Amino acid sequence: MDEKQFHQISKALADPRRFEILKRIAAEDEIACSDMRCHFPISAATMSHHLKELTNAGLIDLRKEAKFVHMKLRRKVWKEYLSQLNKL
Amino acid sequence: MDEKQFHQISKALADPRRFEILKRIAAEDEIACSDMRCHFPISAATMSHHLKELTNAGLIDLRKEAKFVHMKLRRKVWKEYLSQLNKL
DNA sequence: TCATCAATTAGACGGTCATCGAAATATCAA
DNA sequence: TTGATATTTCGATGACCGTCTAATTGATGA
Repeated sequence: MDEKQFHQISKALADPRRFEILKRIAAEDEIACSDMRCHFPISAATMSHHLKELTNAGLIDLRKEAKFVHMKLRRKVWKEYLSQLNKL
Repeated sequence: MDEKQFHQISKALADPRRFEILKRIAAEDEIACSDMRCHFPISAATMSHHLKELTNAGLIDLRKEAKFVHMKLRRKVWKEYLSQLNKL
């Protein structure tokens, strides 16, 4: 993992709401965007923004199926991030 | 570790420079504030600000000795933070 | 006591970011 | 095709944050 991605992930985790979103994605094997919105009191635009940040950070994969977008944690990347932190 | 501290730490790590500072503190057993300033091209005020953030997050301890301030990583807190992240 | 050095605080500035509503895009169903 | 639903994009707004200089506090040594 290069330094850029490391900092992108750190920044992605820094917002409490976004971290909660990531937690929920991690908890399910795969979850749909519209499902998420039931659980957080934010607009669709804001949710879309957060998912984009998580995607840019490389933390999740998006898969479009019909009208819906499904999200999945990239566990390999997450593990790499943790092992970077462990080096401290 | 309560949620507030967890988010304070996440935010503290989100700034690249501040994370570098933390890394350096972690690398030494104990380091002085004025030593740090040799290694980062920032003003004393900015360094002081970052150290305050790290302290507020509970990540480091400050010990004042004469004119100098010495810093130390609170390894127990760091470990707790990592174990929180591991739960994801 | 006074000058010097370490560190903090105060205040300001510019940039970044979470958030929203509105508009646009895409897909499906009738 | 038309309407409905899911999602993204755009543009704006208000808050937060990293950084600085200048002023302040606190401690040292001449």
